[in-house]
Amino acid sequence: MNRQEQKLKTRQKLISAAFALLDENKSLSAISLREVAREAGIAPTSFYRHFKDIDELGLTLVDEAGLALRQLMRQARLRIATGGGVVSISVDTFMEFISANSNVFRVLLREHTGTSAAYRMAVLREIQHFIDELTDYIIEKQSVPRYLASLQAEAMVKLVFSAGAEALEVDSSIRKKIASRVKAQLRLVLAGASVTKP
Amino acid sequence: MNRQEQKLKTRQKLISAAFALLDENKSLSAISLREVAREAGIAPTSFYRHFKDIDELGLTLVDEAGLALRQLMRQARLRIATGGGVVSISVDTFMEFISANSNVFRVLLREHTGTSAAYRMAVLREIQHFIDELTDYIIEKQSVPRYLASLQAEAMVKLVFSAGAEALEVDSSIRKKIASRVKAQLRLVLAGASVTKP
DNA sequence: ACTTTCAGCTTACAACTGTACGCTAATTTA
DNA sequence: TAAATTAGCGTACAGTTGTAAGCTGAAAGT
Repeated sequence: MNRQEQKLKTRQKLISAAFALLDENKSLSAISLREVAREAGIAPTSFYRHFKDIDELGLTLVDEAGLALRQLMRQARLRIATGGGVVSISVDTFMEFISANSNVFRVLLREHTGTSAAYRMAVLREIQHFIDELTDYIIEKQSVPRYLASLQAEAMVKLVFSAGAEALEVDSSIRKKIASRVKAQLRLVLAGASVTKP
Repeated sequence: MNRQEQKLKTRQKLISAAFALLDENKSLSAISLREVAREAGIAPTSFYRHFKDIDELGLTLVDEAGLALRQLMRQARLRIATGGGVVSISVDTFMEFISANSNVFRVLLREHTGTSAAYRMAVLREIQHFIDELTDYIIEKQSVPRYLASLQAEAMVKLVFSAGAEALEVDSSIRKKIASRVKAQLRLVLAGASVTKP
């Protein structure tokens, strides 16, 4: 095996180790360099061969989580094309993501209101992407002025994220209820916007 | 001075010390017992004369924060009685609270998605109070079925809290923009509900 | 007046943290 | 083949943490 390849592999081990440690009782700022190294099976001091800081690792995790989320959106759009309500498909896709990648979503959720300004801003950027793409989608579908579309989009994304937060630590039957509740709320926003339109 | 009084005073010093430490870079689970004791001006081990744990202090803080929030709501209701839009008055009151008591709101915001299940549940209880009271208010004003009222109430509270989170770390001119934005979003929800009603 | 209670203190310890330093063995380069 | 680079390791250290043990002096109870 190449030296580069080996290094990249270890780096990936560190990233996975960090995600694995981010269960329901740990946040990025609460995991220690030593813990991550232990979980990854390397010496604490070797950590520095890959990241300058543990914060640098943290930002990497946020980026990866944001990336995963954007891929999710593409997937949702594909499913919408195959038919089914936009709201319903989107929320379902989102909830599936949360079930399958709890720790990834948890990073975004937790660091969104966490103690590190750098992490908070990184998460905000990711959420803003989300809002922007939804805004464009709404403009295309509804042909409303941009300000109204972005107002809706922001409200909807916030509602979905809040619902995601709730859904994170509950079992799938409650999760379903949360999903159908947030769908109803999104439709409230949509209905409100269509009344406001003229 | 009484012995009881003195003890209560020290207890209060601990609570204030903890709130003071909870600035923008610290969360409840990130402050140490020793830090709090230091800030309060007592020996670390004396802490135990007042709280079993640092978690017990934490729960106390969440309770106090929730209490402050409920008092806020009463204040908002009084102001509504004197005239002015319900949405506008409520949001303004909320934003004033955030400005004046950042650290109090920060506790709720941060621990809502924090690493301690106990804190999370404590915050959820407080938010649920908020939602319940708003639900009753909506039923009274709109005479809609309860499920629709609570759906609205939940959406509105979530939007307001999200806006509060954004508003926490910005200056007052941006805060005003955030306020007017969330007002518009709340009106979207209200309009949507009034269309859905029949 | 005598005893009990107890808030707050000092000292102490083991566990953990981040990270500086230098070594090794293997890969890469020349 | 010889030299240079480097991923990973072991050791070491100073700093912080929670908390156990026992002391003190003043307040409260008798």
